[in-house]
Amino acid sequence: MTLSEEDYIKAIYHLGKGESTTVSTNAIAEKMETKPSSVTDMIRKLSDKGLVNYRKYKGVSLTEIGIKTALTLVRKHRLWEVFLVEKLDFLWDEVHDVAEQLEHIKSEKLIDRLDKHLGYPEVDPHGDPIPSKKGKFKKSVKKLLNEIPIGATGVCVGVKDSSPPFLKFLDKNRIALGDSISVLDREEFDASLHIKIKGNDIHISHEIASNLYLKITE
Amino acid sequence: MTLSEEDYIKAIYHLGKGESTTVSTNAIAEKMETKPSSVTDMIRKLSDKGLVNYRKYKGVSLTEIGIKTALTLVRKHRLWEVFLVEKLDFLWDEVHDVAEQLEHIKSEKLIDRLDKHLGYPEVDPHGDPIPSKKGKFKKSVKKLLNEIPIGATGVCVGVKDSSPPFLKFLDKNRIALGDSISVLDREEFDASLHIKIKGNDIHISHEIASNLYLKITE
DNA sequence: AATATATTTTAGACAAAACTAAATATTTGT
DNA sequence: ACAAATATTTAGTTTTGTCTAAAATATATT
Repeated sequence: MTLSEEDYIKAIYHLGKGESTTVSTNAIAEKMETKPSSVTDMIRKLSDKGLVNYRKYKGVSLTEIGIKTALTLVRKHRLWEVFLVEKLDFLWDEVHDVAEQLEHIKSEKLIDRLDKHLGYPEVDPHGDPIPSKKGKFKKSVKKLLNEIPIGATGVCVGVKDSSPPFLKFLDKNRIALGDSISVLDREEFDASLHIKIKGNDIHISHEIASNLYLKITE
Repeated sequence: MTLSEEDYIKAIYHLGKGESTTVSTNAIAEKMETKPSSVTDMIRKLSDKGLVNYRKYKGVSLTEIGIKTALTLVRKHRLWEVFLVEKLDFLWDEVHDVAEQLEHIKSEKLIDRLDKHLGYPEVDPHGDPIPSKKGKFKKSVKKLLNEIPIGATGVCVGVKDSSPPFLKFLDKNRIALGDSISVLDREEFDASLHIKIKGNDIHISHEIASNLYLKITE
């Protein structure tokens, strides 16, 4: 597999949302920042190699082998992201480009050892699940903090309200994107929440909780 | 810089033993496992970019910038080797191919952080020196263990006598290639040595010491 | 010094991955 | 249902890095 082939497989995988959905030539071209004609050429090659199903003018989908290949790439990408954040103190939003390069390194042993070194993590710094060596992984969904069951844990991935006062509040309480948050308890009285974040237990209102998106794996 | 260009620069650097020595087209071709005509083409390109000095039929040498580039690559390669051995428990002789891939990853921050994570190592698992960010490094030389001054430390890189009895002795005393050895003391009486290896102090004869090669940086 | 041998370069081709422009399918709007 | 708009493919180039075969230069030998 060449570097370019791998990039196409990953693009098709993400556009198809992980399933073997049919994806259009134009969509791939846009994602890859290339021209549709280049996509057609590459699709042909991938089809010849048995990685995608292709019928002219009808779009592409990944084959079993194609999905397997994509999952391996996603696994590598996300493990490297964990490494960069946990071991090299990168910030969660600085890792993508480097991981994009590292995911192409070819060595099964390297990835196995890296996985072990990191303690077999299940999610990456963005809260997305890391496929196991065999390609298994839990699906993750984005939910508002106030909709999450007691006991669950997720990664903070966004805000609904992005007004300065709200962002200021988050800053003051040391809540940042990429942080892991667990729901400890919910007050019956006002639906306010007790959460654990970076080792601290804090208490936040329902109003706050309903403006914070978390990604949780279930 | 493309992947291929980087490989050529490194090959020229190693063939020229690190100095800006003139290197022949054929030598490069052999090292790169390619044809001399391909080398000529690439040399042209590198010359246009100001990385090498080139006169037709007279061979190539690295320019200042070329040496700088080579040193950065060597630095990256050796830091990754340390990572693989120290953090991922690779054996010293398993790391080359993977490091060969990793050295091409482009991110200054990555290398700086990796360097820090590893505790700013000065030598790689083969005892070769790691250039600093600015390209400075100590030269390393291969010497027999019995020729090394008291107090010095080196990495075991080879044997002079490779007969089964000698190898058996090494095995029994847990001395292996890649091990770091320090000379603690030398007995005046028989020139036997007290050495430290993997935390243990052991005593070996002059005969043994004169058949073990170490690489030391000075 | 002249020739034989070895090394290096040139010229012309090829495969991979991209592009542009033109041709062909498909989908949409009325 | 049919024309217009959109999407996709084809055909023909380009660039990068490689190759082979032939030509040019350098080195070695007598």
